[in-house]
Amino acid sequence: MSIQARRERERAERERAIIAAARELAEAEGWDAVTTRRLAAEIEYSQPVLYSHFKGKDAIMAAVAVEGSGDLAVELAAARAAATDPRQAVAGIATAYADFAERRPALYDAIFNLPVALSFASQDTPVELARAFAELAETLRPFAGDDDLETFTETFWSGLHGLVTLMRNGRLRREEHERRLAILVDRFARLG
Amino acid sequence: MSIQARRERERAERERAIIAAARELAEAEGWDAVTTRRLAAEIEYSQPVLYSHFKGKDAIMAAVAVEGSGDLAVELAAARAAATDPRQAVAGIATAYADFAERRPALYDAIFNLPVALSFASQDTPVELARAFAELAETLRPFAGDDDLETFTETFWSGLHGLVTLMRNGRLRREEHERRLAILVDRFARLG
DNA sequence: CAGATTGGCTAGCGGTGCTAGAGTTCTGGT
DNA sequence: ACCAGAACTCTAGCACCGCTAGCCAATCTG
Repeated sequence: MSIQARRERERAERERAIIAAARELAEAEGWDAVTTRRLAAEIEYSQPVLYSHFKGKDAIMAAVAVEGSGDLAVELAAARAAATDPRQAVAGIATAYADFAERRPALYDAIFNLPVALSFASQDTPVELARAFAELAETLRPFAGDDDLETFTETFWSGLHGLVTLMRNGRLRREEHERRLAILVDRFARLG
Repeated sequence: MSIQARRERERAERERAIIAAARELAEAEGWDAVTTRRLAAEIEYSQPVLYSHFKGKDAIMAAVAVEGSGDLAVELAAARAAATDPRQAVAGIATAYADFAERRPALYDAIFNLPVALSFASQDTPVELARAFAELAETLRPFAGDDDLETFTETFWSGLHGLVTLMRNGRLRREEHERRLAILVDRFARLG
């Protein structure tokens, strides 16, 4: 039994190594630099080993995305906890969200942009993602008014997502970033 | 002279054919299906010919994006013209925008999502894009309040962009789409 | 008509994600 | 203790990608 246990342990260890390598490579050089060959070299195994852990490159990226959304959830929670009043909480969480996207573009891409099979708003949504979304929802609760909280949160979140993605692709004037964030917050964090 | 004129005409013709082929292929099967080999076969020339017209595949996609943004501008203008009052104009243009993204996902991607060297908000922005943005800005003008109109428009536009991209990537519940649009419009098209 | 220029072609380079099949190591029953 | 079979990892290669060097034929120039 013990031998089998060790095997499984080593296997799990290797799987973690793959995800870590993919994440580090992506954060350092972008997803284009994450090829199965480089990944295999990084973990010091041959390419086909990757496919014994993941169905394909997409699955590896999805695993990184799940891990990354945990980080996002933590940062959003911290921002919410640090806030003193409801309106400022919205401003704070919006800033935290934008900062995360700016600071870890590759991770953000994996979570939200890449056409990766990450299911959202369904039963099998990773708990990390659900937590991140819940942080947003709780922060917005005082301002949802008559609107359904989940739908309201989705809309605000879309605003944030649009801001960070369009800016990163050079579609928005960078110097106006804070002002745009302020406008978005102002429009969503008001009563009535 | 006339011979040279014919040559240039034929060359321009071929360039148009390349763009048209790329667009059709992308709309029919997605950008992944648009390879230089298929494109060359479509126009019945060899691959290197593409590179005598465009610097690379990105440049072809950028050309398609410019063309597509002309279409978008037209549709947005029509929606604005059809509106009866300012608030309804915002709702109408938002719907038109979302419809465009839904109906022509590949075109929308080329314009806004793909990391293509399309410059925005700068001197050399294609006029088509500037027109599309101007339609949005004019529609929003009555509601900008104290905010700078351009910045305000960018923020609203980001909201739209976030809604359509997140939904298309399966990150939002499709059945709530209209409600989210309504919330966004409601939050931006109000006075005071 | 000879030579230079143009323009399109074939062929190929170095890369991608992924996989078939061989070879090695380990496991468990006799 | 042995050996058949299972489990695992590797090498090698497939089909494709964007892109380009270098050849060859047609055209233009003097």
